[in-house]
This record gives sequence, C-alpha cells and structure tokens, in this order.
Amino acid sequence: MDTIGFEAHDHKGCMRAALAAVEAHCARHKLQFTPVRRRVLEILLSEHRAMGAYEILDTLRSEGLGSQPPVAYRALDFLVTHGFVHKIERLNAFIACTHPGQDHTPAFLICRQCDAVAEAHAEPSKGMLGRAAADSGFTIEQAVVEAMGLCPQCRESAQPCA
Amino acid sequence: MDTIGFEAHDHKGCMRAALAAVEAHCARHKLQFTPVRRRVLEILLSEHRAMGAYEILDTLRSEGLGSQPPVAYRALDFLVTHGFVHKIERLNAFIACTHPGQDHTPAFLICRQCDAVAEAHAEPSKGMLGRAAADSGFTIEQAVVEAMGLCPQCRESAQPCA
DNA sequence: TCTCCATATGTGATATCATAACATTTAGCG
DNA sequence: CGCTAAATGTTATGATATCACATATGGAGA
Repeated sequence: MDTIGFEAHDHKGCMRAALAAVEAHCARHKLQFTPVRRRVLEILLSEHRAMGAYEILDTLRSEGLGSQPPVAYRALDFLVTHGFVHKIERLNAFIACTHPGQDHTPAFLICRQCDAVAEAHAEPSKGMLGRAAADSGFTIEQAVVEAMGLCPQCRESAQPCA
Repeated sequence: MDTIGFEAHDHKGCMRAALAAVEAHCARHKLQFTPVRRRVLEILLSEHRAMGAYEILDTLRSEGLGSQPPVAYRALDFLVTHGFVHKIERLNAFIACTHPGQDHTPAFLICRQCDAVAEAHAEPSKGMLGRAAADSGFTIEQAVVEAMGLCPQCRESAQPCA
C-alpha cells in the first residue's frame, strides 16, 4: 500500500515515525536538523496537507522562530533538497514526504475541490515518457508528476448528474 | 515521431499549420479567436520555447496590443483552456502546443541548462499512477508531467567527468 | 433599427510567491 | 582561542498572478 492521504490514519504515529526517520537520516549524513528546519517539518507533518510558504511562515512568526520569507524558504529548500518535503508545483505549496529517507520518485494526486493531496509512487521514466526521452536523446534526472481530479470524498458529495 | 523540440525543423511550416488548426478548431466550436489571442499564440509559436507571461506582455505592449498583465493572462487562459497552449508549471511559463486541436495528455522534457522544452506524449493514468489512483478511489481528470534533465546538445557540451 | 445581453478588453491597484544582498550569529575544529 | 563554514536575521525588491470596475464590441430578438 503506497498511496495514503485520502483515508483516516494515525497522525501522531506517522508524525513520530517521519521525524525519527529524518533525524536518523540527518545524523547519518551529517546534516544539521536545526530548530527552524525541524519546526517547519513538524508543521507540515501535523497539518498533513499542502501549505504555502507564507502560511508556514505565519506559524513560525507566531512562535518567534523567524518572521521574514527567507527563513521559511531556506528551511523548505533544505527539506526539499533532502527529500523530506516535496513541492507541489501546481499549487505553489509544500507537503511533508510520507516516507522520508527512502529514495523515491514522488507523484501526487490532488483533489481540485478540497485540495487534499496524496503521495503515490510513479516511475515516469519507465513508461511512454522514458521511451520518448530515450528516442530524442534526453536524459531525465527528475520528474514532476501531479494528477488533478476528485478524491473519493469529494466525488461522492459531487453532483450526481449535473 | 511524437517528440519534437530538440532538433531543427521547419518553423514557418509548423507555425502556419498550427495557426490553421487553431483557426479551424475555433470556427468549428464558435470560439472567438480575437487579435490579442491570435497574437499571443503567434508569439509563442514563433519563439518555439517556454515564455513567461510578462515576457509575452512586453511584446504585446511594444505592438500596442495591451499593456497590463490581465491582457496577457486572459489570452493565455483562453489558449490554455482550449489546449492551444500549455503551461509549464515548473517554469511558470507557457509554450505553444505542437499539435493543437487533437485531444491529448501532454508531457514535457525540460532541459535544466538551456531551458529548451520538448512536448512528448504520456498517458500517466495508464501506468503506476493510474493504478494507485484507482486503488484509492481517486478520479484523475488531468495530469502535469514534467521531466527535468539534459537535452542532447547540453549533454554533449557538459563536463565529461567533472 | 434599437435594446439587451454576453463576451471581450482597458486599466489601476493589489495579492501572492520567491530571491538578492548583506550583516550577524552559531557550531565545529585545529 | 580564533578561524572557517554554515545557518540565520533583516531589508528590500523581483516575479508571478488576480481583483475590481469601467468600457467596448458583437450578435439575438423585439
């Protein structure tokens, strides 16, 4: 089971697990998991949704951890660079990774109605895209895959036959 | 051959063909292909690369076709809505579709060095992503697929063994 | 033709997202 | 301790995108 996000789950547990994994990864790779970086990750983990940088910054500000945009963006840069957080290009927002530490190619399912985001796993370079890239001599290093649509909940509550 | 963009080709011919296809599509669907909309498409077709909205606006302005951001954004909205232009989320930029009128799911190959963009074709809902979506009850309506990497030219001119 | 209405455009202001530049602080290390 | 690299604080600004409201334009029907 790789896709989570559209169903109830143990928030506290997944948050603890993710933090532990990130701590371990940072220790192993001698990365500085500073208070601001840790707090930004905690905020994203606890909200469990995509958040804009300024929304995160508001929280930091209310806690006295920094008040200017670069504070949030620098922490996010660190977290994104090391794969602890992903950026959702389509929403200009950030979301905590659901399985940090592991090397992976994330893909996202984004509900256009409630903005819920689920992280899935995709290997775009394996399919038609990889084929097209190979044919044209393009080297894929990283890919953004974001599917927009309706999550199960919103699909149910949507108009049955408009 | 579906992937173009990393090789020489007949600019004028592809531009004429694309404009004709868009005109036909608009006529058939009673869409207003107004001067501003047409000019924005022409600019994108002739540059044959991803351009920011403000870059396009600069050209419009120099031609007396509108000087404020909404002019460009409204034309782009129209063109994107009808599939004549695609937005590259990763670059916050726009690029003319290479086969307008046809229904398709575009995917892009973006060179991180020279910013060249090639449009390919992908069917993400067919692969692992479609599987994950189906498993979780998510309905995919549209997908953003953007691969970053090195185009053939930049790959050659890159450092051989850094 | 005139009137109405939907659509498109013009324009100023402003919201939202992101980074440059430079000063200051902190952590690790010889 | 004193050096250095990394991280943070802060001001300012750049880049992207939308709101709100006025004006024009182009058909459909009276």
